[in-house]
Amino acid sequence: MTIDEQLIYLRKGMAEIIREEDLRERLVAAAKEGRPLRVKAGFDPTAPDLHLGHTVLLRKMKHFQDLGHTVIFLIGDMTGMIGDPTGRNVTRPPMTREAIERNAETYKEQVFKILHPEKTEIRFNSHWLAPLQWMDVVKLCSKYTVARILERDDFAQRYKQGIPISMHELLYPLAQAYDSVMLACDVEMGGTDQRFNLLVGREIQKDFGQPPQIVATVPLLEGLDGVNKMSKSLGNYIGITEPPEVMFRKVMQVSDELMWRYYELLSDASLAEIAGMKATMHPMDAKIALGKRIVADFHSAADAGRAAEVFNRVVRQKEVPRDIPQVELPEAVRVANGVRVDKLLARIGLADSVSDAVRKIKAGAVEIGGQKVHELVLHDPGPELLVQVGKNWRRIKTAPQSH
RNA sequence: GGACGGGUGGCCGAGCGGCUAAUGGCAACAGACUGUAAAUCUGUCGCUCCUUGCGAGCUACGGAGGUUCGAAUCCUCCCCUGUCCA
Repeated sequence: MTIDEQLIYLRKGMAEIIREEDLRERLVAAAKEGRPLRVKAGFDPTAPDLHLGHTVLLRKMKHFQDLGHTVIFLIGDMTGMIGDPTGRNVTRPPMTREAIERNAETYKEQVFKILHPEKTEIRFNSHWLAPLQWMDVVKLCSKYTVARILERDDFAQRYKQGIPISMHELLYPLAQAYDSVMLACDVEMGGTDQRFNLLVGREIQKDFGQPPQIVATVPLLEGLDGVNKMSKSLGNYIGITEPPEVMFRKVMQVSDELMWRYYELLSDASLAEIAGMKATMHPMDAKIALGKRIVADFHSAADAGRAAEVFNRVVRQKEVPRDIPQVELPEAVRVANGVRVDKLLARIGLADSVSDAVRKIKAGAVEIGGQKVHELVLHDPGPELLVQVGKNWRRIKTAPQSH
């Protein structure tokens, strides 16, 4: 590929490149010297469950690898203890070495579904941050000013609104910048929310006599709700290790509008292809196709087909799903004349509490064996109960099993 | 060190002695509608108990005490936190 073609390839699906001219020069230099660029992105060691939101970035990193460059997958085991400032003024407890290693392994399994292993370095920033002395940290701090650190949007907002900002939070961008120095990064990538942190890296690198890294940001993927960014804590995510049927169902839940955004950021379809689909396809068919693509990416084409079929059977034709979790009837739930349904639901996780279960029963949300339940006591339960609350099902064995 | 302000349910945010398990919004859950989409509408949204009732008990408004028949609301001390002054 020519340099221009490479730039076009890299720019696709990117939010911002600072500065694009620098990237061009760097690509030219890399080609001339036969030296692969070093492209870094950092990840939180405490949350090794990746979801589709992360894959937007990973996909983009892979594109650098496609062009022969090296990707550094940095696990922020030290910065993770600070936590990228969120306003909570707590430092997190240090993680044990074993926990970090375990998470790293989990990461590898997931990340290599997208990245090329042989062009990926996995690093931990505790390797250079942990040995720093107090004076080293002070010196690092001296390289940046309060006014500049307060330029960070969320700091500025919080400062203005009188929301507390703890000192250690200010250190996070500096630590991240120092990572870039230690790794001699040519490019650092992240979500658009990382823009500030990535830019600090440029300044600090200059201070250490390194050429400033190119900053490349990708858009934040909206979660299933279409409003907030995809995140595990908001529960609006699709995890990349989730089973095919779950993934597929979640994709189908997405609004039509959001679906096109997913096509853009989560598939390799070109913008022209997407526009074509949008013009000609029924939205539901397009969504099914998207679901299959995504499942195929993280599982297989066969799994994708199966998942689509299960969806069609269970959801659209309202058949009773297979694979319903099976549980024993808790003895505590039995009463003289039958089974206490409210307590049962609370016990087996179909309701948050007994009170919640009572509410759900009153609301007509509970079905047993296809019959809506309105009484708290179920008389004469058969050997097996098929219980449904909303989209959750349980199969309950009422007689103790003897093997 | 001083002056003044704030801490309410998952979040935001009212309430400032009883009618307050606590207005409202968001989120969430369930139902209707549907393409298990969105939008919309309806209901629910602290826990437990039972004889399921406009039922009873318990827990809850930063923490601990106190005043009062009665406190999220008043007082004292403490903790966290913001602004301004030094």
